Amino acid sequence: MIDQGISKQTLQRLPFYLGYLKTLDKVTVETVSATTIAEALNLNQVQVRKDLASVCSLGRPKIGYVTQELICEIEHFLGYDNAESAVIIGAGKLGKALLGYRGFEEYGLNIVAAFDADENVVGTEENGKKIFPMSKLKNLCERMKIHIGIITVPAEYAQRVCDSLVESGILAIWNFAPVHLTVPEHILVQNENMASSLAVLSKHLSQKFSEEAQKIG
Amino acid sequence: MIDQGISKQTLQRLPFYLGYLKTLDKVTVETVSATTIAEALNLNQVQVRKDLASVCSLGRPKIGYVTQELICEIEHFLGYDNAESAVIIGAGKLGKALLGYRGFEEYGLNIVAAFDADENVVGTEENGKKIFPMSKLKNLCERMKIHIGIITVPAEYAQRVCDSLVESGILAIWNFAPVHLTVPEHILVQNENMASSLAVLSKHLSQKFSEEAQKIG
DNA sequence: CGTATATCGATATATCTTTATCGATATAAT
DNA sequence: ATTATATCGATAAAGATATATCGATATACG
Ligand SMILES: NC(=O)c1ccc[n+]([C@@H]2O[C@H](COP(=O)([O-])OP(=O)(O)OC[C@H]3O[C@@H](n4cnc5c(N)ncnc54)[C@H](O)[C@@H]3O)[C@@H](O)[C@H]2O)c1
Ligand SMILES: NC(=O)c1ccc[n+]([C@@H]2O[C@H](COP(=O)([O-])OP(=O)(O)OC[C@H]3O[C@@H](n4cnc5c(N)ncnc54)[C@H](O)[C@@H]3O)[C@@H](O)[C@H]2O)c1
Repeated sequence: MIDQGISKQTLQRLPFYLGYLKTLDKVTVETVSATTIAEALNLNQVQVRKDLASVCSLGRPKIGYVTQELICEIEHFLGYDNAESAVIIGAGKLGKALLGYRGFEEYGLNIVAAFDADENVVGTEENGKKIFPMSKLKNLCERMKIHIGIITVPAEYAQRVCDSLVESGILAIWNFAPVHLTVPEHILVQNENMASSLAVLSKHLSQKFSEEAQKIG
Repeated sequence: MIDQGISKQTLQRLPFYLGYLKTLDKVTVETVSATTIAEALNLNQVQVRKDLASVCSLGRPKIGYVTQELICEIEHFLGYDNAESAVIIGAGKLGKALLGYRGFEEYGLNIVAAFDADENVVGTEENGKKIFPMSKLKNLCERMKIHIGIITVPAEYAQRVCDSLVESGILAIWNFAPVHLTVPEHILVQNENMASSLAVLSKHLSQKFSEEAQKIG
């Protein structure tokens, strides 16, 4: 593998490249240049070249990269060809939406089951995936060698659930609850914090409006 | 306002500070230091101080910040006291989960309605919020002065929907579809790209495993 | 064949972000 | 009153990320 020390920003851009490449007609667009990708995604062309360099074999001057090869290499780098299994904790509105989403399989994530504390939810299914009681969590994770846990319980229970996941041998946590989770050093928490996204949106608007006001006033 | 040129990273951390501050008992914890916050959220204390400096009035040596004041100032800075209205396009699994989520009100976001192309969905409600046909989008956005659009349609329709939103006077877009959207310069797109999050999780795991393998082999 | 051009990779520069250091100050303890 | 300590803000240093520049190279075309 060529990885070793790829930057987080680069890593997060790779799925965008992949998405774009997949929209191309593989028959007519046999090769693609960093310039083209950069223009389509509104990025700097040098950045695209650097990002690709950390993932793929060589591009050729005047030609660019072979589209199909590039797709394969990015997919391989991101582990899409080697799916990881995950469990969801909290089969509420959001948890069920995630459980029912087919897209994750394409990204190398296989959600195998959900767990919930609510007896009324336990025993039901969503998208063919069973919802188990919390008491079964540890056993199932260990037995199925599951390393990713997805937290979609209310914020006040998230730390407790997080601890159970760590206890069950989970190594990476995808946290949708709007709280900071405290974990041992070797565990990774990736927050999908919507409040952070909202902060960006809302600041953009308030700045826009204060600019307007200044122009007028 | 003290804003003007706050970094995106800082902006995204503010909700974390706020969340932490709100867990504190306002009676017993009248003041709080950057050191304490940093420890609780696993951040560098200088970073916390710098972040707070761009939002709030002075902290006092040996004392820290007045908890209640800090909460108010961050909330004000993030515009939580001055809610923005938004619409959702695509009332599918994810769209409905977002529609049904109460938490957004707390973050100064008021989702007023959803729109969908599917006749079977149009006319129904979710959490007391109506789902309208796409034909009503422009009129409603203009009439209600809505500036935020949330995209939860399948990826292949996202660009088209995005164009309609821009056409309807939207200034900021929160995009949940896994594609890059092309917009005029003055419009902000904030991607909630789950594939990017997954890339980070998955790389963490594969690195972990290759380290293990190296130790053993 | 020679020249123009698109594109690459590498290296250098600029910008943004985080972390470290230091003097100042408010409180508490001696 | 003096000293110790927690904390602040400001500034400096380090680290990460993005952008600009430049020589090299593969193709196309005259
Ligand atoms: N719904 C959304 O659109 C949305 C958006 C952003 C963030 N979130 C966050 O995602 C989380 C879930 O939101 P939701 O709207 O799905 O809530 P929800 O109330 O619909 O679902 C929560 C589920 O978690 C279960 N649960 C509660 N405590 C548990 C525990 N200790 N162990 C196991 N299961 C437990 C409940 O039984 C319920 O089924 C919340 O933290 C919320 O802030 C949700
Ligand atoms: N469900 C998830 O958990 C999840 C997770 C990550 C990303 N996403 C992304 O969010 C988006 C929605 O996912 P979903 O699972 O809710 O899908 P879904 O199929 O359940 O819902 C999509 C909705 O959009 C509507 N729609 C389709 N084309 C439209 C158009 N042109 N104009 C207006 N409405 C239109 C459909 O009628 C449907 O109601 C997708 O892009 C998906 O990739 C979903």
